[in-house]
Amino acid sequence: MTDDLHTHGDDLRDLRIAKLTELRAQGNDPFAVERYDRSHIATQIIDGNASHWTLPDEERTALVFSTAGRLTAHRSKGKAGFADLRDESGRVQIYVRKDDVGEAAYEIYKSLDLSDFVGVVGYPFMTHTGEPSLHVKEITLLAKSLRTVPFGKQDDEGNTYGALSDVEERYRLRYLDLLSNPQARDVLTKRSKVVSSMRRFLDGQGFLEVETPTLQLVAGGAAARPFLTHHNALDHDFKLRISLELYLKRLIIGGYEKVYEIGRVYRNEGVSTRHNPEFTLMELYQAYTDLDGIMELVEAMYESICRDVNGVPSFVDATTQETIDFSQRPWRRLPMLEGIRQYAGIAPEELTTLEAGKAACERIGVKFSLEREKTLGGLIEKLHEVYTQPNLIQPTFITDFPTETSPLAKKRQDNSALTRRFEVYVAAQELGNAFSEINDPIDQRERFEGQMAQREDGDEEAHPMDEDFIRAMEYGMPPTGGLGIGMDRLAMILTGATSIRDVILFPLMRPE
RNA sequence: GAGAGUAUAGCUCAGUCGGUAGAGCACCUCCCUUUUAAGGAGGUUGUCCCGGGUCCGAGCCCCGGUGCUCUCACCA
Repeated sequence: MTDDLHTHGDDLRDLRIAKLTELRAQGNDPFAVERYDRSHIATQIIDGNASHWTLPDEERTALVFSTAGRLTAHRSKGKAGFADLRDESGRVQIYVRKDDVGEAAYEIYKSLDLSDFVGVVGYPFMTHTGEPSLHVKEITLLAKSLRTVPFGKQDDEGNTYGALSDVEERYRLRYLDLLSNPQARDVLTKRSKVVSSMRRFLDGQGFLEVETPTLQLVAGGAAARPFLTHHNALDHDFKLRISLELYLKRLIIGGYEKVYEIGRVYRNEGVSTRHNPEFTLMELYQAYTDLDGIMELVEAMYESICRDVNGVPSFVDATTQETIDFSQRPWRRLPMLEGIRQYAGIAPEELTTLEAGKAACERIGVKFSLEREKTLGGLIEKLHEVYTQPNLIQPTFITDFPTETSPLAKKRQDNSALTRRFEVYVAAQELGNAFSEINDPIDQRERFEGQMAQREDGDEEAHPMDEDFIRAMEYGMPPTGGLGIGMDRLAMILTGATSIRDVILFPLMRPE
């Protein structure tokens, strides 16, 4: 570490360390500063409608404003100079004259480096070129930076030069990305608002937010390989959760009637523009309702979130340029097999056995490999994904998923091959998965056993048996509707992000 | 996991035919008291991703590796 402080060739940093040492020698240790009270933030000072701009000169120059921020530019002109200070709200220009601040303070001003934190006291004034600024009377170094943040520069047309653009650096050094790229910051801020808006909506609907274990003995509720970990004191292996489902249902069994959790889940899978191994899931469960009730909830929730985040209940999809309107209710409902009939040209009657299904696939010349498909349900879902999904631009509920791929959803009374389940699609992306939950412990056990058979058949992601969960269900579970939404995917759609990494502050990266 | 692309100064990027590395910004010195991609004069900078190889000589060619990006696969 000490060696690292004097890395050969890092001149800029060495110079700043030397400056810091000098400041400390003079008794002006910037890191000794603990607090700086601001009367104004940047945008309040430069606000054109603010009352201070209408005051007579003598009153305005008597004002004592204080503000603080990061030095992002300086344009010094000998015995006076301009500099830009940036805080969370925006940028304010400051003007420092040797005459006004005195020799010592002017020396401090001159010694400031880009990225330093600075506090200033002064009065608001308008420059000859019409830029609202702060005329500085006192200046204080609040914290020294040893490295320059690549803020970039902007010309009159708004073109930016020198901003951090290396994609890897933007993800690894996200704090620099946030400072350097306003768009990146906007997207990530919006993501945060999507989450808080959903929370607000659900709270308003009377749902109780809960937290359930991330360390689990059986990682269930979804089809995915888990991360493994170990508890030392118990000397026992645990898995990181892959979904929220089974513990939330235990709470429904326990008497809560409307619960939800927004939490991180972990799936030991590859990384891509749509997959990060840890991501945020929202799941909710509501007693005494079914998937039709959940559909209405989803319609209202997405409209509410979109309105919160965009101001209107619609947005323009980044890839198709189509305007997607959540307020056009009810949204389209389309049974999965009907969708396949419509978009793939295979009738439901042809999808009654795996063999017949594969024959139909060969007839139409499907563009995916049939060898991997081991169950009829899997084949049906594949047809849906390849042929139907790309056409689902406006909000659409796809219903009646195959029982084989839905081990936690109630079967249809009139057709046990299909379940009371839906997925909602927006802009051709899945944005929610819901069903009338199984509450029959006998049925649930049989489904798990079916999954175990698939697991023994080599499907590592088939659902594991969960005896503890079945025991809970045997005590009695009310009819319940449940919903799961990938928050990152939702944020992607609403922000127009093309990579999931753009909506995750610190995406998983290989070690440097 | 496969293919393609990419890696050069603190940041953004050039680098021709293989001849010993450059620009803008940043930084340093000087001038400049309403500038704004401030300006003017001068100056500094590097593990050319890593390891081998070919060659008198490699940022460049060859082999191997690594990170990242994209596409595909995987992933309800």
